[in-house]
Amino acid sequence: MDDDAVFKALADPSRRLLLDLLFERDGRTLTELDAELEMTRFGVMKHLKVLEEAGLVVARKQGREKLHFLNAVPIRQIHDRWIDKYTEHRVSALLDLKNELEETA
Amino acid sequence: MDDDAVFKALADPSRRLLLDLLFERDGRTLTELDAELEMTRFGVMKHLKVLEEAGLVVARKQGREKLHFLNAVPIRQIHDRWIDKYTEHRVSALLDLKNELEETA
DNA sequence: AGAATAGGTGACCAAATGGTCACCTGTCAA
DNA sequence: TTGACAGGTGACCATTTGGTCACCTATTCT
Repeated sequence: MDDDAVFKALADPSRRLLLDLLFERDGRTLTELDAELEMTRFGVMKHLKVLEEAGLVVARKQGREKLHFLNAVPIRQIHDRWIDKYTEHRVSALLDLKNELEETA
Repeated sequence: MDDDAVFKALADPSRRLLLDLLFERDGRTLTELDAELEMTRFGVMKHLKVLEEAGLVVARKQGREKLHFLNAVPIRQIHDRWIDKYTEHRVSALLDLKNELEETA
């Protein structure tokens, strides 16, 4: 939905690290994630909150633990709606090459 | 080179707008770009500086004017090195579908 | 030469950001 | 049932960020 929130969420290296960790293995708990960052639990909580609000992380509570899951959909969205536009030149470069070859042949 | 600078540069909507403007038409001057944003010249200068430092904009000085050009390479880099990893699931989803259809047939 | 034009610098400011801590609640296990 | 454990809240703080302004330099036009 909100592209800006996603871009802002991705702008911090700690948050990208959290996404990488969740990509590697989903459903981790806060303290589990905390163990991987050089930061107190509170800092990690704040980052996870930002990620949740951007829709990049979805969390489910189980007993006294909170399990965190990666949701890649918003990344795909900014990819399709924004980034792709800047990267598709490569494709047209290939098409140009194809056309050129066909004309030569 | 520096992924973090690129992500940070992309995190601001004014800067993304600047990139969109340059995507539309390259080689614009500062005052030309300034005219499109609701901000003073100085604000735009700062944003352009951030974009330059991230390598997303390259500028050439011509007389008393400064011409700004878009460089999409860093966007492609974060795409290939980071974003693609989260979006390629779609490809495997398509492959799964393909396999499923082949098995059914 | 003199005025207008395009851009640059450094100081400054308010608001957002990244992080810690004291303290509190709910849940599990001995 | 009592202690340990997982998580949450609000206050607080330093730094960064997004933006303006006064003033300055270099180039162009008449």
